[in-house]
Amino acid sequence: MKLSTRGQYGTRALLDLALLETEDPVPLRGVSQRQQIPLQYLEHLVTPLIAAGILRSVRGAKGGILLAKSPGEIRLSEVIPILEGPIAPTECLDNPDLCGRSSFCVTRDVWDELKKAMEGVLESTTLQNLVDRHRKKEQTESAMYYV
Amino acid sequence: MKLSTRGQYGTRALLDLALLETEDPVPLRGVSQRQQIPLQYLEHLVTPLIAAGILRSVRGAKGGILLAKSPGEIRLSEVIPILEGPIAPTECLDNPDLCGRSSFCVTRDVWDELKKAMEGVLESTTLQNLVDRHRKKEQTESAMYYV
DNA sequence: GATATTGTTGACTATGTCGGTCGGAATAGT
DNA sequence: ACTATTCCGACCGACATAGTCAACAATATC
Repeated sequence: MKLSTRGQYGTRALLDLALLETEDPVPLRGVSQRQQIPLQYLEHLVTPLIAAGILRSVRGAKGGILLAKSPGEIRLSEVIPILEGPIAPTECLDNPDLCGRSSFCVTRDVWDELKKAMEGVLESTTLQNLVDRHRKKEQTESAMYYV
Repeated sequence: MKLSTRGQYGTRALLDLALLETEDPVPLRGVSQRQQIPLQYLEHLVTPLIAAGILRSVRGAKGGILLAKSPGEIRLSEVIPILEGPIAPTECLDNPDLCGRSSFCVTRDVWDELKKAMEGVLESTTLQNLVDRHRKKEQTESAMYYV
């Protein structure tokens, strides 16, 4: 039940953009460095996010990528499937006919609960949520110096 | 975020035993046939479950496997990690030092929520629960004939 | 217009995991 | 002895993961 680096890197990259709070295109190079993601790998992760309308891109010098929507409108339940494929822990959930047991399989019901539990978390998390949490951590961290 | 066949087959096998409700050793061959799991693959799944004390085995003719505890005492939160490894969607949850970002990484917090959500489902599900659900399905299915 | 900067794309690769299979050894009942 | 069964390690092909490489296209700036 692992999340691949695609999902991890991808959300980190989006969060990076959200934190910058700029209207200007952000070069991939910078995202790559700040988030410690190999540039040439990041390029490949960005492509499907652009195609899905989560990012926009500007080519050429002074180019880069930008969030295509406000951070509050971008949910992880939208992002993760783009990078990782269907979230369902088993194929039979999205495609019951793959297994003849689907109609009476009670273990399948459990995997479905698993799926719904995960969906719940991802749907309730927007990029803005992540930004807020990040700011809060920054704050409590700086507060440490006064102790 | 896929569950491998190990987890799927393994829980199916355990449920098979629970449904039989017998004290006698159950040959792998039968489990394999009823649950449509390749016998030689099933053997490999059974081994770690025995080592973990979830199953007992009896060798030789008239041998087989048995649940080592009552179905109500076997939770999927115990079974799945044996077959699939740690349930954590990212390594950094169980081992923060793997990534220098762990201390301040808010995406990591999300993966932790994901993990907890999944754990919740698996912890609240015992083999007995699955047996009960199965019986209920059998019942409503047979009721269909009277419609 | 030349150049540097940036995203775009496709091919390639190295490594590991998945989902098994094969062959045989050990153990126990008849 | 013979048969049924678990146990165990070696092996295998297909696929996914996590990248890298190289060439190209577009744009700003000098």
